[in-house]
Amino acid sequence: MSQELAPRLDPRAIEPPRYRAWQEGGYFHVSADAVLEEGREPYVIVIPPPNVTAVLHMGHGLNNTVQDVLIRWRRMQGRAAVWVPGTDHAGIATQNVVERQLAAEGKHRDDLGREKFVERVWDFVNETGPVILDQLKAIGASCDWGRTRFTLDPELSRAVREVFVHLYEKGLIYRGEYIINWCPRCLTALSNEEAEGEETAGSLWHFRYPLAEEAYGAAETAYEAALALRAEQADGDEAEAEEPEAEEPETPAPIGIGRFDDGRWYVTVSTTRPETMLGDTGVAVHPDDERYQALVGADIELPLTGRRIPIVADDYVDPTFGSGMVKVTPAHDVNDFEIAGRTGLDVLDVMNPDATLNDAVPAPFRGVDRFEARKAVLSALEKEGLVGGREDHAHSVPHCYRCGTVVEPRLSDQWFVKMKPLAEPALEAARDGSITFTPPHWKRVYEHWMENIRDWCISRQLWWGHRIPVWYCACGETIVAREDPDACPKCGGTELEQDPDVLDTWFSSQLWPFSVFGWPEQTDDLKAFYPGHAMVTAPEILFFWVARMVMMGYEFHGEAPFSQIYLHGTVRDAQGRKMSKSLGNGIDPLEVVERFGADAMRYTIVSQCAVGTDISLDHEDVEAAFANGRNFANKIWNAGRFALLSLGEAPVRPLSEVEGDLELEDRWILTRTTEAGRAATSALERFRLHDAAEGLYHFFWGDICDWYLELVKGRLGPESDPASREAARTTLVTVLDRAFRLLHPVVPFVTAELWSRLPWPAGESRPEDLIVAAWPDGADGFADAEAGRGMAEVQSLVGEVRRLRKEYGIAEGERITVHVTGAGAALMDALAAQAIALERMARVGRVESSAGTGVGAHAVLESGAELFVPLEGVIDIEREAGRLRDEIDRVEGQLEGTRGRLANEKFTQNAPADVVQKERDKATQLEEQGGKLREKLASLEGG
RNA sequence: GGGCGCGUAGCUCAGUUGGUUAGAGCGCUACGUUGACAUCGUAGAGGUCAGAGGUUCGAGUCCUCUCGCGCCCACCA
Repeated sequence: MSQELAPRLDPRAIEPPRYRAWQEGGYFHVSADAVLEEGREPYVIVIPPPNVTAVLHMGHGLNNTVQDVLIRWRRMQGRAAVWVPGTDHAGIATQNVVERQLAAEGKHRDDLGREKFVERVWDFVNETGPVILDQLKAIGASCDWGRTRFTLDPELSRAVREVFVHLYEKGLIYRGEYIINWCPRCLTALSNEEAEGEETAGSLWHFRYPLAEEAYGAAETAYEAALALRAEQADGDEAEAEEPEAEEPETPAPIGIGRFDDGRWYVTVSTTRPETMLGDTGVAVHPDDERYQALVGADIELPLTGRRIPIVADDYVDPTFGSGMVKVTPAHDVNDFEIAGRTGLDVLDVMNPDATLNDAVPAPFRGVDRFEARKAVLSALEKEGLVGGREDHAHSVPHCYRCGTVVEPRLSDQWFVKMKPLAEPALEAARDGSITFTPPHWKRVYEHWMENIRDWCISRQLWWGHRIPVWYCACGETIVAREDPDACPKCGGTELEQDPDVLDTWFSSQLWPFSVFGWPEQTDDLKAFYPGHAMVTAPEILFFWVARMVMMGYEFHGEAPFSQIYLHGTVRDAQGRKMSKSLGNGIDPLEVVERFGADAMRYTIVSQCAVGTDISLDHEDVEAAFANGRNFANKIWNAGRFALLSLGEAPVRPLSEVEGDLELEDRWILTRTTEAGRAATSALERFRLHDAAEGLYHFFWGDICDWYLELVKGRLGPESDPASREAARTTLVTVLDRAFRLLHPVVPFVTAELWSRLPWPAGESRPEDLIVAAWPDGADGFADAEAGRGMAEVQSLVGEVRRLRKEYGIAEGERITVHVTGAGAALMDALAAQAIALERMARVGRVESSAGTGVGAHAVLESGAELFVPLEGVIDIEREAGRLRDEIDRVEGQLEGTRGRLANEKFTQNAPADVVQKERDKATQLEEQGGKLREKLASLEGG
């Protein structure tokens, strides 16, 4: 080749131009015609759209590398492979970012007003939105960029409207007052999924609520009942205690009724949120609880409020927890709200949207922050002697998934999606295998969620997002419409007010697999590319996104939006912590690309990407973390460079013309190439990217570089036999062509660069670019099992000679003579043909086919061939004898195990025939090997 | 409280339906620069597969328990 290739791969020199060439060549784009007109089979992946505000991190690096490997592989298979890119408007996250910007300017969104604020967000998004997609280009992502979508694009917004109205008309979207998760910082409702429980060490306080005076009689009755129950239980416990294995008696059921020193009666209730007592409208007991039946219907004088609240009976109450009496705060607890619904208790909202207490509470607590109120209520109750105790209590406290603030359950008027009917087909899809999960255990997680699905609160009190398509007329009419209405259909009034809320961000992203193709229009793209195939994402958004996409797929298309769900792991640091901005333990993929190249990053990631496991990368030593990938890319580069230089400019002949001249190593490496193609294909089909990458790594480095290139070096020069030379050149070109194709999905740049310079067999058509070269799946490749056995002999001989050389410290430069006997003719021929290679690889100067005499090192190969290396004066006979004895011990140890198995009838009868046969062959081989070793030892000791 | 997963070499992890002598990368040791590559080559050290019991002719692999770690779900106040 006339063009100089640097001895080191410089990714910065080859990657950007290569990527540009692909883009300009239009290789990432596939039109609907390819499917609809040309009949090509589609393969579709839609990207999990990153937030517009996001900056590329290693998680994106992993996610998108995986998708790109799959897309490139399928593209090479000839599929109409489309990877649709885009971004998500990310309602809360984006609004928060812009609000922070405003705050830095000393402003609040109210200062701007809705319209101006949204404009401002658009400005921000237009500026930063494309950044992350551009960053994806640096890692080699072969997205169909012309199809880039944003969840707030007009077309996608139309899809949102269509879905909302459809579901509303079907009765699956409704509005109502329910307890929702309220974030007092973001000032919006959240879905259940957006409120993340966090285990917290809190307190459980016990309060004494005074009973109303007219209930004292009932209290006495109840108290007696409770005492009687306790006595009964004590008897029971004693009876049990007589049994030898009886465990410690349980603590007796507590009595939640008591008297103050002044004789007034009270009941005990417990809470982790004392401030909510101001909103209590009742106390509940279990209807079958013998202790408290007499009290049902009695009144309590709720402290601090002057209100009287009743004691009610409800099944929800667990009699074994605490006192068995529960304070009921219907406006601030889901369960309490339900109790109120069943028992008719009042619902008293005591908290404002910003989580300060409102006018419904007594003066001293009004307008107070909820956590301040907690302290105030506690101290007030303590002052009145109403706090019966406190204990440590670990429990899960929900936090806002965007800002981390403790979420407040609060009664609120919101829009919901009724999920049960939507979940049914999506659940069935997992059960009947219409959708598959990799790794498979996620199927159960998905099913569990679907089986226990709850309605989805979709309205958000934000300004950034899809406005809810609902209008209210002064006449009381509610209009839900696909198009903005001009007038009220009922009264004709034009004073319509649109619902101020926007939709949960996930409401639009759940439509992504079809909204990106223009739905609800019946576009050609939709016909060609929907449904898609693989969904590649992280398990964190299985419920947020994946599950909902499946539901929408069934609701609007009657089938799943993709058939395979591949959930990859999380990127972690060396300590196993998830990489995150706040921990500062992240690695910037762009820095990795800049320093080591996209290929290095991709290989490092993919080779670690075993199914079901996380990926760990040391952020404190980025160089070490990516060394493997960098070294491999460089190895490919240098092997290619050497081959190109050795091949020269002369035309290469097609394989069919040189087949008769192929040598052992040619036939072997061609066979290995076929096998490598098969293995890689099988691995990729099962999402075993790690297996594919590692298999190809060892094929390229181990087989091609360490063996084939070394063996073939001597044949490529001008002084070698022309027929052998041409066979070698053709083989080398063929093998590298296939190897570059196989490696291309994982390391696209270095392979494409080298491939483009590869000479091509005369008369054979050449694909225009590696990116669209046919995938060599190995189905019809070269196969010669005999060559494999022959090469194994050569390799074991070289290995043995190398070991002996090291063992006896023979200088690197010193050539030795090797005597080989008892080997097959094929090996001897190969050895004769490989004199130059043997010289280079093991410093073998000469191979003699005689036993050899005198002092030297002895060895027996697995194949039974005997090796003798004359080393007069170099080796110590005692030491050599010791080495042989060790060797004999090793062989006999193995032989013993093998014989033991063969002597066992149960083994020979039960084990598969091939396993038994292998064992027999092994025994024969070991016996032969051992015999020869003993002979050698005897002759050594005798001589 | 329920469910799931993990524990294999100094480190990070592979190990498909149980079947010869358990692998890789990085790290480590020794030697090696006559032209593909020192981001390299050759050789080597290093593992009672967390522990105990069980099933089996045979267990890293299947079952039970224990210990240690992690994740998800959940309305015990």
